[in-house]
Amino acid sequence: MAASDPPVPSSPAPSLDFIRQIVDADRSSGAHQGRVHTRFPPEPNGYLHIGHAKSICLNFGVAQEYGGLCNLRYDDTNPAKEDVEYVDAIRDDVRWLGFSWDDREFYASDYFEQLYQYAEMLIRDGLAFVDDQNADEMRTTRGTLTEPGTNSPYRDRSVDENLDLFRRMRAGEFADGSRVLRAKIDMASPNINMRDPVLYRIRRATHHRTGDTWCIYPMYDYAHPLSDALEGITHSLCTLEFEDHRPFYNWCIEHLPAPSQPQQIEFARLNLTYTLMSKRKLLKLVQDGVVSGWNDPRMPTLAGIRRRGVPAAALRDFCDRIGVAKKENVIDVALLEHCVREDLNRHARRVMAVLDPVKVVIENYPAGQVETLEAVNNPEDPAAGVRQVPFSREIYIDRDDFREDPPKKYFRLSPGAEVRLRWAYIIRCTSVVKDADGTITEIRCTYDEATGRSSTPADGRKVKGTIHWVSAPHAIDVEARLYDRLFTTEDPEAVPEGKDFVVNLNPASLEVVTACKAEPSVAGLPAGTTMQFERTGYFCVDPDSTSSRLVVNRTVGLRDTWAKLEARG
RNA sequence: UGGGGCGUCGCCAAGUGGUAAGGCACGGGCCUUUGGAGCCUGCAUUCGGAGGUUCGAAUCCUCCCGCCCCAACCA
Repeated sequence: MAASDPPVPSSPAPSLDFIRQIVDADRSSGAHQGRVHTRFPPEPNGYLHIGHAKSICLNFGVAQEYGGLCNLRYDDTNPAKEDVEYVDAIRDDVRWLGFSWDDREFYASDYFEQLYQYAEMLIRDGLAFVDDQNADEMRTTRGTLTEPGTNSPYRDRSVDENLDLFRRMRAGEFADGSRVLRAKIDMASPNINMRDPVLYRIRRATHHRTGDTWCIYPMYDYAHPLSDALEGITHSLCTLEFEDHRPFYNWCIEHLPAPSQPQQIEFARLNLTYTLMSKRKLLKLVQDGVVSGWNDPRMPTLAGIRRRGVPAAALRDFCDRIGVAKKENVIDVALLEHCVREDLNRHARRVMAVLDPVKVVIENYPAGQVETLEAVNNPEDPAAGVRQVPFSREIYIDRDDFREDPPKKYFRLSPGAEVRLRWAYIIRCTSVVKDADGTITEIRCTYDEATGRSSTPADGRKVKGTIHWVSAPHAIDVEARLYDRLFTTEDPEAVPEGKDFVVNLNPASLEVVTACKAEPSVAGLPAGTTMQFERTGYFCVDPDSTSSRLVVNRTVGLRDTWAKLEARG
């Protein structure tokens, strides 16, 4: 562009979500020395799901956009529920989503010794005490939402006694659950989280990283702010339910010589229609065998979504589009499907495959003749090139593409009607062969030799429909797993009184079709390959595939205007 | 009923005193060798409600209503 050209009207600055506005303001005011450093802090007690993807994209995204860093930190303060299986899966999932934390893979358990030393400081400052009350007693003395709690009878122990007791807790002198270390704040606080919250509990459990080194473990509320401070986190992003915990988060930072002052900011977690997001309930689905595992393609886990064939880029796009705010939200799963289709439309190679085959014999095509026809791999991407597909006298088409008694506006094959074979000839149906039950076993057609791939017929006649097909002698057998939503209700958790959420399970969430036929080019495709079965949907090669059997998962169907029209009547 | 939050189109979501962006969904049309894709087009006289301040309010003030979260030695 020449210098004299008028300036291109600049598009309005993209609006920032409230978190980026805060980060923006902090940078220009010089808060946190102008640094941006976030963290993604999963607890390794289950697999990551799409809700975590929102948090991952937010934390890593904000860091990236402002030239900062984002750590991966495992919040592993509860050995009873955590496991290395989960830490490995989480690492794989975050990496798959497309983010890198370089060498900054941390664990709250890395800080156990430091956290312990901090606790002793609190005791010395008269800000923490060892409580001998059991869990029941603590509950009753905590008060209620409207009534203040009462001080523990052990609250006024001397510093020396507290220090001695706490050290003996660490040394393993006391039984699990017999004592805890508590912060000394205010039992009358209207915020229940400030009523002398527990800092440490005694729990003899082997930790996946520290083994049996410890028998006392810090609570999340104590470990989290300090882990953040130790890592120099500037913006600690978490979900809304921790809003009430923020005063205690700040209390920890203020009362200890923390090396930095992170700020906690809360946003609304993701909810999706027809989708369960509770880790506990997802675990139940796995344990009860309702699904084949954490990576079942119907699961909202990142492992499941990946196996389903959803590209990471589509998921990132989805997270961008849903926004970040403080309002509770339920995103329509149709938006996710839209993002998936949009990505796959541009990137997935097209292939012809017949899910429910019925044989078509082309009567005037020479027996034994085989032609090789050229097909475009992706009309959206010329660089994807072309491939050759074999054509012969006997082909398969989808049963759904033939109607003996076609409804109005049905553009596919029917007796006497013409239809185009994708990348091949126009055929006309001459007759139908049925078995004793009346099921169609074969469709007889003739083809018009002059209508090869060179587009429209010379006489200019219009053929409305185009259907996909596979040459019978060249077809490859494929098992297709057709997935549908796992639940029949928008909110799977909404359940009639006394019932379990399993009543909302969709009995037809998986349909396995074993007799599919695909064009030869799909032979030997590696697991994870995504493709579009023309006119049908997007599919992905499943790792269950073997050299003799290709297994594909339906990621999502194509938009189907005809189905919608027909359903409308 | 104590405390903390949130209420803008069916679902998300911009908007931060100057006269309601955008996306998804949905509807209409064009185009099409995928009934795919693409293109065009319609879709909030009004921002939970009522008062008030102001020349002017989704934005400021008051009151009211609704929804969510908190009483684990979970995170």
